[in-house]
This record gives sequence, structure tokens and C-alpha cells, in this order.
Amino acid sequence: MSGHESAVARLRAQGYRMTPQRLSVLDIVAGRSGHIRADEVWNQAKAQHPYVDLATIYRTLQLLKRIGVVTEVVIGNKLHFELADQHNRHNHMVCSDCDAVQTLSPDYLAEFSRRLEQEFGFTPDLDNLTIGGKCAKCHSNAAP
Amino acid sequence: MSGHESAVARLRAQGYRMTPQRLSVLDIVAGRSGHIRADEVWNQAKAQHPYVDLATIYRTLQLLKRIGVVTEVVIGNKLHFELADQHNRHNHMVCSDCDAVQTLSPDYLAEFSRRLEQEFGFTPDLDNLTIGGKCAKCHSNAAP
DNA sequence: TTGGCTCCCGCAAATTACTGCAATAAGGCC
DNA sequence: GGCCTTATTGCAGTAATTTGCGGGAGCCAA
Repeated sequence: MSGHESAVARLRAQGYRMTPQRLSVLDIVAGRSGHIRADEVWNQAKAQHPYVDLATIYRTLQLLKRIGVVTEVVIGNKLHFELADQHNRHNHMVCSDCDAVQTLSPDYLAEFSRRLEQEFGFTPDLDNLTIGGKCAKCHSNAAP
Repeated sequence: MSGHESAVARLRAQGYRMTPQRLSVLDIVAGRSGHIRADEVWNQAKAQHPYVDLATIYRTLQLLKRIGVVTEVVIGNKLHFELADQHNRHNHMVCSDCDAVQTLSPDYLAEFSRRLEQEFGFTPDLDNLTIGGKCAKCHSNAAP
């Protein structure tokens, strides 16, 4: 229950300020076990702090993503966010038919990532990588 | 130079109709060797057919993507499209700092893809997969 | 050719995400 | 504690993409 301290510390360390709005966003994202949409964060934030603006939510989420506190998951055409837990890193597989989300150990991508870095000097941002495709269920439903 | 016939056939086969607007979009995407933005397609389409609507362009591109005629590349926060050439498949690596695009042989992802399918029954949509990250150049520029 | 069932288009408005700017407040310094 | 610098907020506006709707057009069948 407290990525908070380390997140606050990380903000401070990079010269960012801690504000009630940012603390709210952090609380809300941390309080949710899975991923959460920007507008859900907004609705919950308004309960604590009635005048927060949606723009602030977006800016805060982008900031938290930039410093590695949260990760971004694209589901359908909406952005979702979740707390970046260093001890439980994972990627997401999202079904383009039913929007179901499965998590995936980054081990599956380790070799791929290593080669990109080695052969191209390109460092993939795996923390925010979402794999689109078709899940087993939709696959069999579609069979004629 | 003619993914056209097969594309038309593929539309027909799935019950879609061929219209001048769709033909224009197809021509334009096929005429460009690399990827092209939706608004560029629109501008070129207007030259041939003055009253096409941007919504039609978007709908058509999504349709062509769905039936596998074009692939989608996310660059910055804009969607790009390119003709899906079965003989020259490739993925894209996009730098999140400078938006530079490098192409990548799908061979790099083959093993990864195979495992997802085998272990989870999940079929990744690799044709439309774009890898975000930091290119070699921006990597060294950022070094202190 | 003609009839007719649908799909498709253009238009407008909605959704989602992001940005510029002036006012405000966080955090360090004394 | 009070002041000062500057990051941050709220507001309003913009950009990119998607969706709802009603009229219009494509394609099959007869």
C-alpha cells in the first residue's frame, strides 16, 4: 500500500512539487488494483477536491508516466493507467474484439528487447507496451 | 503496382461495396511508398473528388485495416497508414523523443508471437504493432 | 432495366486527449 | 513566519478521431 512515499520522493528528487491534486491522482491510481481510465480518475478526484480540472488529471498522469510511477495501457481507443509495481512488472495483451485484457510476464519480451538494443541501439519502452490481437475466446467464436 | 484488384476482390468477398471514395483512398495509400497520415490522404482525395469528408477517410482507412489491406502505424499522437505488402512485411520502431521511424523485420517477433499463440491461444496483431522507445541518436544526445 | 434491400456518404456533433496563458500556491531562504 | 521564485492549476480553446443520422447510391435478382 505505499508506492506513495517512493513516488513522492521521486517527484521531489526531480524538482517536481507535491500538490493535493497530484496526491489525489496518486491515491486513486494506487487504490485501484487494476487499470483505470482518465475519466474515472477525474470522477474520483472530484469527490476529494471538487475543482480539479480534467486537464490537470491528464497532465498529472503523463507526468507520473514520464517518471515511471504509472504505466499506460491502451484499451480500445481509451488510455488506461496503473501503478508501476517494480516487483510485479507485466505487459498487457488486449483483444481487439472484446477488449479483454490479459497480463503477460516481461520475460516473454526480454530476448526481443535485448536484440533491439544490441543490434539497433533502440531501447524499447516495454513498460508501456500493449500487444493487440485476438484472444482465444474470440478466436473460437469467430470460427465458422 | 496493383494491390488494387486483390483489395477490391477482398472487399467484395466480405460483402463490402466499392465506391469512388474507397478507390481514391486505396490509390493514394498505394501510391505512397511509405506511410501517410489520415489528413494527407484527405487532402489528396479532395483533389480527385472535392466533396469527400474526413470522416469517410477515417472510416475507409479503418475498414481497409480491418480487412488487412493497409496497416496502421502510430507516430507521435497521429495515425499513419501504409499498404500491407505481403512480400515486404515489417514492423516499426518509433522514437518517442524525435518521432524517427525505423523498420524492423517481423522475424524479430516470430518467436515471441509463436509463444503467445501456443501458451495463451492469443494471436497478436503483429502487422499493426508499433514499438515505442528511444532511438540510438536521442539516447546519446540525452547522455549528461 | 427496374425494384429494392442495405450499405455508404456527408454533415454535424461528440469524445478523448492535449496546450497556451494568466492567476495561484509550493518549497526554499532568510 | 514571511517573502520570492517558479512550477502548477483552472480555464478556455484546439487537435485528432469517432459516432449518429437521414438521404443517396451500389449491387443482386428478376
